[in-house]
Amino acid sequence: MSAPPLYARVERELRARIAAGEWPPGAALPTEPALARRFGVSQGTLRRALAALEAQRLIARRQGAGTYVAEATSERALFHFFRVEDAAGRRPVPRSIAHRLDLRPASAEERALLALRPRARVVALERLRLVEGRPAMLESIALPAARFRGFALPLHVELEDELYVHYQRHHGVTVLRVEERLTAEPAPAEAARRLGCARGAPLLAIRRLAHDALDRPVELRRALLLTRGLAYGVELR
Amino acid sequence: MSAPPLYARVERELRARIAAGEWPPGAALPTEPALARRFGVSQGTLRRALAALEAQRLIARRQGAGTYVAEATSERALFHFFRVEDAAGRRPVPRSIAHRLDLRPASAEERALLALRPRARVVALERLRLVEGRPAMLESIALPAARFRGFALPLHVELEDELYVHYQRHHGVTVLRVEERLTAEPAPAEAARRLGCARGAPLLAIRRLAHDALDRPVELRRALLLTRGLAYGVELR
DNA sequence: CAGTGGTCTAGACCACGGG
DNA sequence: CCGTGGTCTAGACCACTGA
Repeated sequence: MSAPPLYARVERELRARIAAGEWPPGAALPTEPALARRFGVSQGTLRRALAALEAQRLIARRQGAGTYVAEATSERALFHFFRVEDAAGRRPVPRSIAHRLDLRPASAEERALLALRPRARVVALERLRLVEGRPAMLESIALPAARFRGFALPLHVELEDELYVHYQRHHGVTVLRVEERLTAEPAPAEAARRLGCARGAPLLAIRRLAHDALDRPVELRRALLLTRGLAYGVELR
Repeated sequence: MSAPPLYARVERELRARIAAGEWPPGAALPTEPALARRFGVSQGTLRRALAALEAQRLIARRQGAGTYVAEATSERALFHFFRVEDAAGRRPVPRSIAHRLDLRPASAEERALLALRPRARVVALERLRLVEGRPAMLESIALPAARFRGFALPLHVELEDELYVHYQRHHGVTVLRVEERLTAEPAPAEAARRLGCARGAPLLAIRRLAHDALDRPVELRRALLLTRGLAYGVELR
């Protein structure tokens, strides 16, 4: 048994304080010398902790300006978390229209994946995403009602902000990491109708579990993607 | 215009030397003080370069032992580059059987993606992968003949090593990064026969471009995955 | 036990941002 | 211009490996 190194403890402490809201998204952290003094470590050790948090995209550092708690932006939500590419490898910007919003008891699967109590409820949202003007993706989203009290979105109109921006601004939930499982499935009748493809046509099914800054599951998303002229892009290293 | 920082130049130089074979896979690099002297930088700066190479998995560092050029291993090939999971999220170890090996002119697409000359040739390999004993994935692999001279593999028997281990051991090609594009496609007759599914059944189509230590494309792979009880797992952050 | 990489410190100087 | 983060150095001490 040996204690974790100093820089790891500083990193953990900073992450916890940011998650607790000591510095809200967009706010500047104290300067390096100030933080180093506060934690009783050298500036070099503090920098190592900050570098790790920056790599996890919890903070953003700007030379000459300061260190800021990362704000969810549409660019980030789309660039990191929306992996759809067109045939040339470009990343089109999707449009989204929600058509259903519910509050209902969580299913057994939702309870398991979102770590919910037996009789917990979820906010259930369904939306259609259009890529290059054409219906391309049908999404069912489940959110723990407890963390998303009073969740509201306009239906049947184009949504302005990315959902993850909305989560952060209105519910204090910052998505930092998502896990996805992809399969190929035949289009159910309802999805075929909404996506404008044949019933039974092959669709890319994406099941996503999103996690917050403390790595707790905060969103379960089930999506069906029509890969007509589109693909899901991955990079592994 | 300003020069890149020292640590970046040291990193580039080290990467080039490793790629050139100055230290072959598995060999130990000189110690930190020795390398620092050789490059005329402080040990701290050298460490930063080494840390970057380690993050890219080009080298592996072991406290008390030394710094080693990374060797391709089946574990790494499977863990990083084979993203298939079963229903419980476990990562089964696949078995592979090649059934076709050819040397033929590169197609236009292969020339474009692999950056080949007009009349270049490719080694073409087809194999079937079994997961948990059942046929699950059909792969067509194209390799630039110029970098894979004398490529040979036994056909119709289970393959011992992962391909990427074979590439490194026999052809000096180290795969560090792959890009993939995923779509859902109906099973062609031939694939359906080999995978034991209905013709037209939805398959997960994976198009992979693999890159070496200098980020040059070295392999084009087209795979069809039958996601029956299986899924392709991704993590984004 | 000698030698390796891992941690941590203290401090100098530079490049950049914003008043 | 001042204060910020970015780079770079020199050196101490620790933890681990392997002969």
